[in-house]
Amino acid sequence: MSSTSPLASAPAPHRDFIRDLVAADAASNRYGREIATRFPPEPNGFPHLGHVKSICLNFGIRDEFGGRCNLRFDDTNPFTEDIKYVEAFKRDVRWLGFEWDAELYTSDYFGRLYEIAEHLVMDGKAYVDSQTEDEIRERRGTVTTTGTASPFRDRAVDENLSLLRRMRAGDFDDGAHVLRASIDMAHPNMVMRDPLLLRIRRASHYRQGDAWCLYPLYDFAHGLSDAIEGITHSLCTLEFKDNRDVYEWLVRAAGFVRPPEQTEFARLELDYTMLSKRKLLRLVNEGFVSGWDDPRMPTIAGMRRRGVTPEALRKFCDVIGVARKPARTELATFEHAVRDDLNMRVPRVMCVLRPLKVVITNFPEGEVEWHEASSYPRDVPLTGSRTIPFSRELYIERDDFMEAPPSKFYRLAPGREVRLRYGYFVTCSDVVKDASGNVVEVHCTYDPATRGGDAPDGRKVSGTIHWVSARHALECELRLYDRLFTVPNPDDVPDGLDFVSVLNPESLVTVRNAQIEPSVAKDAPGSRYQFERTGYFVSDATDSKPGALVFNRTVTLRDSWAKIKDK
RNA sequence: UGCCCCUUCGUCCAAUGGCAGGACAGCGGCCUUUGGAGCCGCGAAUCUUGGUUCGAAUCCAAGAGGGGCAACCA
Repeated sequence: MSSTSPLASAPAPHRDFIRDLVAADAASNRYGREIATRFPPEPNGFPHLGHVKSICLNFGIRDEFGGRCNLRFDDTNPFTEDIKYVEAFKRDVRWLGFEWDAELYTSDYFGRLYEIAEHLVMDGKAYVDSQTEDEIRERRGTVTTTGTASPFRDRAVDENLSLLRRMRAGDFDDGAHVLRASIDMAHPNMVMRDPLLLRIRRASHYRQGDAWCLYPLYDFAHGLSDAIEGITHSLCTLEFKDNRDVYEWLVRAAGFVRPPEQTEFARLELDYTMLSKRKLLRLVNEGFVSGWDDPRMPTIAGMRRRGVTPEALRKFCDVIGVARKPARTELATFEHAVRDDLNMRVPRVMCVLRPLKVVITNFPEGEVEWHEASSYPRDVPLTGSRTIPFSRELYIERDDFMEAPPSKFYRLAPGREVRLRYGYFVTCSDVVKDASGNVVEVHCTYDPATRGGDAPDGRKVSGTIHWVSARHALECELRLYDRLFTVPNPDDVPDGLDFVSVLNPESLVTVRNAQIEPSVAKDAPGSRYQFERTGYFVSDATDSKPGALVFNRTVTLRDSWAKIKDK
């Protein structure tokens, strides 16, 4: 995609081995049809960051090559799937900014799949196995020993067909028989040792109801579904590598010409983050988080509530790329993508997280000044401003005052002059302490000539701090989120422990008496901000109400003071 | 004691037989009404051994290391 337009929009995604492969296939018209991909989630949980990578890849290729991309729910397991997950996927794919060319369900292919099964039987390529589950496992062999044939492997075609039809008709109990592909019980690839195709399950399917008692397994359903839809490039993660042999065997045995081909890429692994649906489900079910949309969850719903934007997610996926090497990405890479996006689009406001009262002793009691404050710094090409009240009593951040400051501390201290952002220069004249010696109030004098924050005499201050007017500020609740786990790889914990043991007890710190400038009072829930000097925040879409504002911290700002302080 | 995949800066990704490059992170500096952002600079890698070649990160061989596979899950 070259662009000579001066109005060129989003930069082209980085190249990767899959895009190169698709480009070559498109150039040679290898499949004789348009490039077609699909995003094929199983609706048994909420979409998470791992799905985002797959969504960006599959839809991104569609957009780049002008083909199509289906959203297909791989709903072959009636025990785990639910319509609420289908809805979550649809909502979240759209939220990411992608629209599918068709919404499809593997379960809608059950009839077609059954027909293919009959044909495989008639061709002698599949048989009904009547062993128990344990016997089947037993005879599959191990990675170092070959398997042995089922005693039912050589059943006559007619008998297989009749059995299969009776399975379909519901004549047998669950588990009495299965349909298996007749491939090779001694195959070095375990997956090729006569994979199971259909199993009997008396279960109500969230979409098909009780129409079927025969359910296809992944290996049977996936490749054939791709082939039925005319997919050209079937992209999946590395753990399906071995299944590719079955995929190819099946689409050929079923007679598809120029069938789709599977290509595997490494799944996303992110430090301090859990991306296993099964384990995320446990966090939800056992109450470690408030739900799938808990802002600490790496689900799209959670990240959205946290304040992350779709653009940031797409940028992140572009930056991490797509490769065949299993890889773990540092959290900093993700946080950079989030900050980088938010920096250019959200207004700044002032909010004091942990208030310390400041009295401006030479400012008249009862008087209020309204100061104009730009909503964006000079290097963000957006305009907008609000007015903020200044009065005799203010709150500043407790961390912005030190009675005995170390050498690199640029903020307020006894005798020190600092700038109150968009306010005045103030100088600390006095400190009020409680009985146990804690600073409870700071007294300052202000220089009226520095209104707005500029000194006419050109003198400089070393620090600028944020503040709010005590009388006008709105008390609000802040939810300070941090990484959910204390170790980079929560999947890799010492023997005898599991990932729950490395949950971060401080992943959520709630601050109830933060003070925010009044300009945000009427903003819609879900509004995003940068709280100057502290981080990016979003008002909680469900819990924030006028008069009872709640903000979620999306991500902190980079904090170079923290590094200095730690030395 | 099998089959398959993988191995490039701390991390992620490029380089498709021809000058190992980008991003994040780190470090130093500049600038700054956010200790934010931005700008400039620095350090930082081809797993090993052998082979092919004028030339190898790239091709070949062997080894080492990492990962996947033995659900009627996907």
